[in-house]
Amino acid sequence: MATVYDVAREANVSIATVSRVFNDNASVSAATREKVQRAAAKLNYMPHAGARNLMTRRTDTIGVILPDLHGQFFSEFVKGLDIAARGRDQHLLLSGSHDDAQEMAAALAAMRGRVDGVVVMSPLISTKALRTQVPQDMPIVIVNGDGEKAFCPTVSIDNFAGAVKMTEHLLEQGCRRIALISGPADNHDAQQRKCGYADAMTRHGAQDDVDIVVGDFFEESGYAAGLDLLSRKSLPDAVFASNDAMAIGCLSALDDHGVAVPDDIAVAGFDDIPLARYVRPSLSTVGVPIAELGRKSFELIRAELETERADGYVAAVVLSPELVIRNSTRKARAAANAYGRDRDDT
Amino acid sequence: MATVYDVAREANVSIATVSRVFNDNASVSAATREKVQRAAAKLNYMPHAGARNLMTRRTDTIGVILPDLHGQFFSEFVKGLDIAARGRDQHLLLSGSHDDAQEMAAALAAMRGRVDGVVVMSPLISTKALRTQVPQDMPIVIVNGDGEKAFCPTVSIDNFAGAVKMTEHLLEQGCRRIALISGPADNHDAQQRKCGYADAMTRHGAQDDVDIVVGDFFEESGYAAGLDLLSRKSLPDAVFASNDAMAIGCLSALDDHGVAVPDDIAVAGFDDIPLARYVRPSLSTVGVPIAELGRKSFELIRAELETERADGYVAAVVLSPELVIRNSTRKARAAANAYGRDRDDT
DNA sequence: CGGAAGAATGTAAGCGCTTACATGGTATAG
DNA sequence: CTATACCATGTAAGCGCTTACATTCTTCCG
Repeated sequence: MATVYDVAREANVSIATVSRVFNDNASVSAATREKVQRAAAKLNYMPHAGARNLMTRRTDTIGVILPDLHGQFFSEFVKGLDIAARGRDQHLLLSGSHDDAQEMAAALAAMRGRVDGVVVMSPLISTKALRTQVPQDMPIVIVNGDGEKAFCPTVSIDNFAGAVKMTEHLLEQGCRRIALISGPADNHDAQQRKCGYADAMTRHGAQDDVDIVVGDFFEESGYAAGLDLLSRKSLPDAVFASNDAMAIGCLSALDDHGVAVPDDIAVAGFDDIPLARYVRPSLSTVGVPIAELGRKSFELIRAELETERADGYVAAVVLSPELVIRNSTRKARAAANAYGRDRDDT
Repeated sequence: MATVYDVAREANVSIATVSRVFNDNASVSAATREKVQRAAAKLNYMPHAGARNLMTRRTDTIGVILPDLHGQFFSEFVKGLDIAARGRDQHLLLSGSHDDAQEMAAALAAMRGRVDGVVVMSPLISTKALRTQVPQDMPIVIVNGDGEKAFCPTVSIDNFAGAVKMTEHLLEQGCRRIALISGPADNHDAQQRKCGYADAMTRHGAQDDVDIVVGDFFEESGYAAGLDLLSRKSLPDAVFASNDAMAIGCLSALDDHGVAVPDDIAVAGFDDIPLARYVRPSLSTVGVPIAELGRKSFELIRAELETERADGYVAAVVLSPELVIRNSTRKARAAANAYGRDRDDT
């Protein structure tokens, strides 16, 4: 592969001139510029980004460190990041499927010299632990952290508020006995959602009807939770699954046993994955702006890189989820338009 | 941030020794090794990958160039790649959402010096066009190309065979009038699936029942196609959607109009996205090993990098999809186990 | 017509590392 | 005790670029 030297020789100029042409900010006469460009084209020269990075001390790439996430979330998040990155001519260095703090630290270390900063999503590792493991001067943004005051910018979803909204919606529908299918105990999102549910129940005087079935965010556990509920003496009025995957699993269990949703029992999820509207009955859920989460993280990390942060101030963006009401919680089923598409109430 | 020089000074050794310790292949006495490690720890030193890359002429990262793909596919593919990459201590430089050849070329050029090789997925750009745009010495693997004999290794899905299998399955179920919801005309996968369908219909003497409704791979178009079919004088026996998203859209349209699947009409998809088993009725589809596609592309690109290729030989891996029969095509519905989960026939 | 100013280009240092080669020191054999 | 070998370490070049500074060549004014 050709280097600046080859191009310089071919064009009869110095390497500095070649470099100038390829960074078109310096003064180069039109004639030489042309000469260099022709030489470069002839030799099929393209700048070596790695070498350039070394001199300029920027890589124009952002590292992304992710836990082992399930389909939709991963996809949407990375997509949000990717689109934002491309808009600013930045690259994304991806490292996914980390499920413990040590692995993440290793991934982080390996990124030094490859990226300008990193976006770390870690529902498992604590913000504090992260601080000690990050190369000191590496800008970092935490996504969905543990909610503690962080040493760096954070962006997160207001899981608590989302869970409150959904619980209140179910109460408004006349449901009283609302069961929650929880997520993994070590997952912050899951815990916050649980708290939101418990809080709303309590505030509306339904604390005695709090009923929690343990799940793990996978469809299977939603199905199992559904079976659990079916085995009770009497079915609750509603089930609120901590994520859509489990809600869908639960829907399957109910359907398999001939229980009608929402007439016999209402079902709600959390996340609003694209297919939530396509299951039958279409699933009411809490819409989490995942792609937005990705976009926002990118913006924060770029801001971190480009501007000198006012001392002590760190951004903490909180994205609010919104209720998306579909058929699975519409107690007055007749009201649903039988011949139209689902209409989202968003 | 500390460099080798800082560590060398702190440990009272030369930079070469520091380097040796961090590449633990050379001979360094246990005592000095320890000394260096302590100094490095004290200064919180971590090697600058960029600088190392420059010398070693390898980046341990693979570029990934993707078109603008929809959720599940993107996610699964990148995940397959990512897991394979992490297993070999390699990184992934991602660049997605390219929808024309020029953009892809630019992305490719920007990767020179950042990656050791690239995996390009491009259902749009022709293999030939790609050849001229790739930096000459940049190893490349094409995923799901146009099927032409390529200048580089390729890995693809046998869409034709998959469509034949599903069409034959539907015929076996006693369906005769099978409609196809096609994908975008400029998409190779879509075209191959269409051909497989047409071929199977013809070989089984059903060529007169070939019936194609145009779709675009999005759920919406599946819904529209469903409405189109509903407006006919008589409903076909089956609908074969070129992907699951459209099949699910179609299912919604049929459900909205009270048409029973599979009793009134069978519905089949293609891809086997995770939620295919959770829609009701669960969707029969053609299982495409997407993560496997990612894994395989990674392996091919690494092989390309590590081994001298025998002259003229280029690998062309073709992954075979498999039928996944669920309830949406089971004409004898009673046979389905009413109380168990869906059982996949895989 | 001399010289200052400015535009265009060249020279060379250096980004943080690896590695071929040189050097010194110690053990082993003759 | 000297020669040989070998192990541990140091020296320095260089990966492909960018950029501060030096140099040359015009231009233009007094």
